[in-house]
Amino acid sequence: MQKQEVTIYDVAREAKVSMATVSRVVNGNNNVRKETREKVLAVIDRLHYQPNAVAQGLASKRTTTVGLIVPDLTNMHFAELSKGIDDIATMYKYNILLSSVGNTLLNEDQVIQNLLNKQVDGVIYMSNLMSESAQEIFKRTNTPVVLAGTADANQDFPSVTIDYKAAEKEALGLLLKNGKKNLALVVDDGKAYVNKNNRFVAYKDFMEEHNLDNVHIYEDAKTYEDGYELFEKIKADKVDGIIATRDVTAAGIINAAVDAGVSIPDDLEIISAASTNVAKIVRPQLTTVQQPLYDIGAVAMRMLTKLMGDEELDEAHVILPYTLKQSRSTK
Amino acid sequence: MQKQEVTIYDVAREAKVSMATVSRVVNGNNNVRKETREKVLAVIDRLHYQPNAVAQGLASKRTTTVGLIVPDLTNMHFAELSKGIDDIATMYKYNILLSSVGNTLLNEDQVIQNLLNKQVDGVIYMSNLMSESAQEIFKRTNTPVVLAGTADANQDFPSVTIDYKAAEKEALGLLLKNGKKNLALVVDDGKAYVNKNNRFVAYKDFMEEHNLDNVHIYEDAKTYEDGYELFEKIKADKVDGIIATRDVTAAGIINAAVDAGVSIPDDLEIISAASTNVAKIVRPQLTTVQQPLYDIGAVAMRMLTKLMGDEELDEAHVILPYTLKQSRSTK
DNA sequence: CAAGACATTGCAACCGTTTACGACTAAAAA
DNA sequence: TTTTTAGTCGTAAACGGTTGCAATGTCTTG
Repeated sequence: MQKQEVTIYDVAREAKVSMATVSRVVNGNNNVRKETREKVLAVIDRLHYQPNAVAQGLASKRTTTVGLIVPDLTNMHFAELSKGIDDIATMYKYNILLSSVGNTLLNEDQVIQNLLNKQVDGVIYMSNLMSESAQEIFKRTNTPVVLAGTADANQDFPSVTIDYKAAEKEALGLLLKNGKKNLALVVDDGKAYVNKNNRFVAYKDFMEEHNLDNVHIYEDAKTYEDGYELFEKIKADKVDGIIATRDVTAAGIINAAVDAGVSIPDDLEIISAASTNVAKIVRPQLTTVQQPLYDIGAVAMRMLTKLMGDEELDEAHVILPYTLKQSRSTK
Repeated sequence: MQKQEVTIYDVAREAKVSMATVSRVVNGNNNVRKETREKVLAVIDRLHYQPNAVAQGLASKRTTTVGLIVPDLTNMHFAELSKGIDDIATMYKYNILLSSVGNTLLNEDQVIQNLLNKQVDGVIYMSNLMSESAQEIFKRTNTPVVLAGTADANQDFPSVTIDYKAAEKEALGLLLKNGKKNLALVVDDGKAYVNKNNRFVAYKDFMEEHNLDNVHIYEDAKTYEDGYELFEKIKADKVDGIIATRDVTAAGIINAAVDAGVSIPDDLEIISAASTNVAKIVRPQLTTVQQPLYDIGAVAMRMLTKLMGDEELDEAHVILPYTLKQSRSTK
């Protein structure tokens, strides 16, 4: 990269003012006379001056950039969250520095450290269980973090979620009400926080409360194919009711069941979390727990803007409502 | 943000060397004696020193950050492209500064300018037709740009794509071979480069070459619902063969057709571009044109790294292979 | 032993801004 | 008229690094 074409110096010289004054008009500081402002603006316009955000960042110690930590953008769940985040971020004039943490090329700590080295003003974290070391890193810096669609074990960090336990229990309740007794849980990632501390617990609680002892938990079912193949086991285990964390996985199970001549919802009912329109496309259509993903992202980002502006948060842990949307994969 | 805890000065003082030397060891410059390096590294370790990337960026005029211009991350097409880009970017130690250009809050020019102000070392552009003004902006700066999955009218910028025209003609050829004569084109965005300069042209060429005069182009069919509703018109127009740009739209059409008792592929055949696993989920399964989206993104990013390293490009316009994958929505 | 050659280090300018602080001016108050 | 006061503006020191250049030291080599 060659020397920047036009700097604040050039503008100052041309406008016959000091660079401090130029800086003031660029930043909308109103300690500047109207005529001076106009004169400077005219020069800025004529020279096509654009401030160097890196220099601004160094001098002001604010980069107007937030880091986004996401496991996998091709997972619609995170894509939707990201969209909510992005919209609010641009609304508040922040840019997003993206960090996928899905591939194991870099470990999460390095990724986070890298983001902090780039001096982001804040971070939105929507990965899975946050490691101890990651928590340490965030606590050492005073860079604000908010968790979107997840939480940390101690609730040390602000977060926005839905009530995962309640949602799951409600879904399980529907299956039970419909006469299903051999209920199974299909999760994408056994180590994910929300799964581990909410889904598993809710499921086990529910089974215990209703004296159901046929516990079936299938882990690491992430893809459509995983779901399709999983059906074999499900059938062998005589499962008749399923809660799945991903709708594509659920679609795989449904298609496998249909292909095998199993009747849904008569012989097998299934409920998943809706993140894509797969739930609408698969036949029979999926009964889903609808999370307001976009809103979760948007609210999280809004909270972050407050923290970055040194404002207080009304609530550190926001819980948004979900809805159980019944369709054809349950009675 | 408060004053940075530990700077290169602190390290220099503690290690009893100049900051120049510290800088050298941090940057892996080998003009430094082994013992000195180790001494400095020890101090860095002890003090938990982390370089301030913003200061580095200002001094070195390289930010190791690339801008990503994308219409909509929740569109799997772009999500897959982004993944390829992201993987290669992290491989070469670049960060990604994300810019969605889908919402009309900001216009594209502003978004691009903003990216350039942040001094990105390069840009990957995968939006639609690039405006004249956008091209101007890129040409004014010497920031390299490469287009992923799209191109500009004059091929002024490096790009990586598939041969959209050939793909479309091959798909249309299959429909024709299967005896379908009333062929329609369903596109998401009529103004998108690939549609405007490739799909429309290929379609019209094909129709002309085969003396088919029943031209049907349906624009702005982006979602599943759009597809579902579009079926009415398709039926009224007596269309019996469809090329759709999005698989979700195609899925909508298929489900509407099935719901209406229309037999696929007997009465209606349909081919779409696969970007999600919707193509596999919908029944009958979709025949698709498979684009190597991940690879397009990866290759584009690799090209960008070369440009940012002042290397020459072997080819400025890379064309990757596609495959027509036949399934149940065609005979 | 003198003199290049080379490896190692420090000096200091520079990157393009922001922002205390103080100086200056003109208007308002005394 | 003199003193405050408030509004404008410029000076210069940061911000935390990189890097060309010169200085120094160490080795060869003739």
